[in-house]
Amino acid sequence: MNLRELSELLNLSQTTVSRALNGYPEVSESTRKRVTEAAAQHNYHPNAGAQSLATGRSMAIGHVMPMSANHEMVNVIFADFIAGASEIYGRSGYRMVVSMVDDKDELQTYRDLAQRRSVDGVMVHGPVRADPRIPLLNSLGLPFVVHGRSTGVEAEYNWLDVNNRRAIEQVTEHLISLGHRRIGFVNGMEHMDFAFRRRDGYLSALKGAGIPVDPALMQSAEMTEPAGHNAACAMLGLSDPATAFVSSSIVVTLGIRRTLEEMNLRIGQDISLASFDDEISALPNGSPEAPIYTAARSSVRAAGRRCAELLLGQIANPTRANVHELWEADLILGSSTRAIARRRAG
Amino acid sequence: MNLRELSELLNLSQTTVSRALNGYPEVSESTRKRVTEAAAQHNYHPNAGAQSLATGRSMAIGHVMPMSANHEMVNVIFADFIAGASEIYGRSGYRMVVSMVDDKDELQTYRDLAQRRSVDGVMVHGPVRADPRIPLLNSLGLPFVVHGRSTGVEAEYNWLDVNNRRAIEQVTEHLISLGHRRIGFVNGMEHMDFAFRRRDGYLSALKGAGIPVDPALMQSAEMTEPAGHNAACAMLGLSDPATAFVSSSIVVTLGIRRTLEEMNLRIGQDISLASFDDEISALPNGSPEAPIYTAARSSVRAAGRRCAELLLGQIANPTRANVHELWEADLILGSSTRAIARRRAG
DNA sequence: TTGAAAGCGGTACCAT
DNA sequence: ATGGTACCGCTTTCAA
Repeated sequence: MNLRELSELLNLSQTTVSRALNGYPEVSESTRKRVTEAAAQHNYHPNAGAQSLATGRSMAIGHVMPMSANHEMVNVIFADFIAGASEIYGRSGYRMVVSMVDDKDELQTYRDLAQRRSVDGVMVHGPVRADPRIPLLNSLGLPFVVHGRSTGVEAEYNWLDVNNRRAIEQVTEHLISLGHRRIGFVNGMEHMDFAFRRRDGYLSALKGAGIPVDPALMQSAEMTEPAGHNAACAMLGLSDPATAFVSSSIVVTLGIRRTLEEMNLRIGQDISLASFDDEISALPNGSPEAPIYTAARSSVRAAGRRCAELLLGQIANPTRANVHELWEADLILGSSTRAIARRRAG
Repeated sequence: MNLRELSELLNLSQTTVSRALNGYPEVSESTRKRVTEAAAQHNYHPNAGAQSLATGRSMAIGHVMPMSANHEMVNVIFADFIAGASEIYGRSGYRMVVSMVDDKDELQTYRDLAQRRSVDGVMVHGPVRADPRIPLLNSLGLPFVVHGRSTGVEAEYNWLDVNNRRAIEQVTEHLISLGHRRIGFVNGMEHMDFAFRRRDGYLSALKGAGIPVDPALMQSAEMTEPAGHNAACAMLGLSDPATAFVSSSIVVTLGIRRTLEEMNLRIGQDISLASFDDEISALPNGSPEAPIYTAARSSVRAAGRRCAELLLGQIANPTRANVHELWEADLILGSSTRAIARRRAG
């Protein structure tokens, strides 16, 4: 059933039927009622391609997820983010087009999306430092929102970011206040902007307390369970081992936890453990009343929702000034941190 | 730059340019070369809506993820599955349209996708028993592939499933062979078809060994870390506690692990632990050489790839007979299982 | 080998 | 309040 057939059925012009369906005010209520009822009855839905061709809008948002050949780990965070975003899209009649592309094809993917007009805007995931996507998207004139920021990009753009630097600084300071001075930092890949900023936060906290930096206590790797395990093994095997850890993700924290378990070290007793917590739905940090890990918490799903709102707003009003939102993470005190155990003379 | 502009630039008709770009044989090689070069130079990409309108094909696949209001946990498995699928789509020029919809809107979502012609086929995720989506999609005439199966649906359809029943039967039998008779089973929600089949496998293994079924050793819940933790707490608190666990997912297993840790029980020594392992990229089961958990393993990402291939094949050849693929999971022996510790008189 | 022109199914401007 | 009609950009049949 297409518009022509529906209009013939109703003895109305396509124009009127279209107007009735799209809520134009000049249609009489009785006509509108007839039309909407007939449309529902015959399960009429306008052809997406035709609509997009006629209006110039595709009613779709592109989410491009870079997936490099070397580390093709799929970010568990991505799933929760798009769940949040799609809540918003659904309400506004937008669809979500997801592309997972190899790093090297990524810029071309954006050009393609823009030129084909298959999306009205894009969400930029996982910004790196000096991210080339941002100037490209600006030059393409395609509305976009960055989840995160990109150090070294001078252009203006919409972004929503967690204050990663401050979040990690805060949990590190917390560990320091408990007497820890050998604090292992298990970070994500530091070409990623968020990880770069977190590193800054860690270093800043050490500096503020006059604690020397030990490269052996800093790891930068993919945010996986084995990465956490490896880092913890290495940092606990040092002659002057870590007494506490700052971890970049609950997934990584699980790996650290496994190491502690293997070494018969009790969390929150022998070793303190603080984490960043994105509130991944399958891996909650205990219950709201009783968090397990001391953590800097910020919901990635809420970020997905908000980024989607910002993007739809930008699309609806292209001349709007760019929006920047910096969210502060919440410091959650769990049972995984406590004053340093005096296992050695200090 | 659209087709008309490009053709004017080249002093050719739109027809010829279109043919050159789409690989029609009648175009002379010299013309084709001129055309493709100009297209690349001007970054020409055909308008998606126009193409879809003209051809009737949208070159997009719909992935509809049900997300009920009550349990809005986002399956971490979903991320890996779509990563696999999108590899295949990318190669064939297909895009992936992801909708996360409330359970109650789901059937309408499929009708909408079909009527609007915004996708050429859909992937069905998370089939439940007697899943109403299958007869609906058959009646809509929209090509689809089910990741899993649906007990109680009589219609024919394309599916790819892991032999969930056999997989869980096998790991349970393995625990039984090690002397365990109090085996806790931490399952997913049993209205889901895969969980229902796994339950069967568990029960079948017990029956085969003449072990009585104890409902207190069976839990069915969302596949989250806390669910694993709760189940393990309950089953270890019984007067005749579990000595081993069969878990439905690595995520759940992590929760069980936490319980054991809290109770100072050593994995693979005091308590045995076997799992289903979907090979989620952020949560690998140790390394290939040294798996941590004894598990029934089957890559969800590979399933995503294969389901995508099946779906594109169905779209390319709509009269093809339905395909059914039943994958056997691999039994992986890790260090988490061993012969029962004789802690009690038995 | 190339081109003209009729759709594809809507939307929106201009009339009435 | 309703209708006629010219697009939107591409594909494809038919003609040359």
